[in-house]
Amino acid sequence: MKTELAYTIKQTADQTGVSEDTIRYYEKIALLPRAERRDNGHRVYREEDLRTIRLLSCLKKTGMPLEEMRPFLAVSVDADPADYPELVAHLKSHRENIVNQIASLQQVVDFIDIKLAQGRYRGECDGEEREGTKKKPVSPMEMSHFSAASKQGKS
Amino acid sequence: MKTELAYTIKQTADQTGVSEDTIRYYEKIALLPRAERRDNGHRVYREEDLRTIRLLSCLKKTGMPLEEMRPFLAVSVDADPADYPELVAHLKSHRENIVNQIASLQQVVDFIDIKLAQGRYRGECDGEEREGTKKKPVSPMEMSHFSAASKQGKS
DNA sequence: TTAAAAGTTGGAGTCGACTCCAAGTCAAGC
DNA sequence: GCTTGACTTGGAGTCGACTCCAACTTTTAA
Repeated sequence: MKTELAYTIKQTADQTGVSEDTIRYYEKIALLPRAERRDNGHRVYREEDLRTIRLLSCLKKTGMPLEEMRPFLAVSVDADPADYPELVAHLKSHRENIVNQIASLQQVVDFIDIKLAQGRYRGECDGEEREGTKKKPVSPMEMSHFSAASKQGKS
Repeated sequence: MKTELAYTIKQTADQTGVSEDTIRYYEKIALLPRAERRDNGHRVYREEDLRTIRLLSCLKKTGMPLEEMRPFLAVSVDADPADYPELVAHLKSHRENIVNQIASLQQVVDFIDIKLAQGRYRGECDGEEREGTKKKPVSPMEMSHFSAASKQGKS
């Protein structure tokens, strides 16, 4: 069964939003496995690969350094993560980081909202309580309400 | 009233978690205004400045490039943002970006959760539904910038 | 047959954001 | 008086993540 649909690097770039150069670069630093080649040496990509590249792109949007993405790839090949306890630890710690990052972001959104609502107030976002500053708590739970914040965005 | 308590650059670095070098660098590129000096030329910082630096640090945590932080500083000196309509537009657009970024992050969290919950499934974060996948919704609007091959920011 | 299009490679260049360094000043303590 | 420590400056170096380039092959289209 060779009928799985295949993509050129250009198509892959178009479909994932990651440039050809960047895809080759990821392969060069072994963030992506060496792509399958045609007889002429051209790279061939499958759906599976596109998904992996989209995952990288997604992680990148979160500001994650490339080196930190490797564990995600390890888990994204079809292995049961439960087989790799230290990988699980890694992922859990990343999850922590990301939740913190969401908190930072949420505070920036709050900052902007406050600024937009009325001038004058000067709130920040380091989570550390200073004097009377009674900033909105932003509990990790409620954090998910972010979706509600932009009821009908569409830039 | 000159009694406002003042900090050295070292104290400021300690209190904000931003290194001395970085603070000087921010001043050099005029991301921070030139700090007040003592007679001996040493920089002096006040609470106000620490707050500004913490704001930068917070924005940095969100992965924002330094250049994009300038509008935030413009608004963070005690001016009413309503006086600067284009600044308001800027902030609103940043708010959009951040909300999108939160969506990306949320999807990574979902990805991790799914992976941790059960191995085997290969979910990603591009909003495309695959067979029985009943992952947490993450409304389509916010992830529009995934599929859309959006090239944010650069050249 | 020739030319254009799409790919390959290794390597060089760029850019943002630091980070480090050398040379110098100044204030305090031994 | 001399050393130590905290600071100043301008500039050089580093690092991650691309991005671009030149030289080359192969396929397609005129």
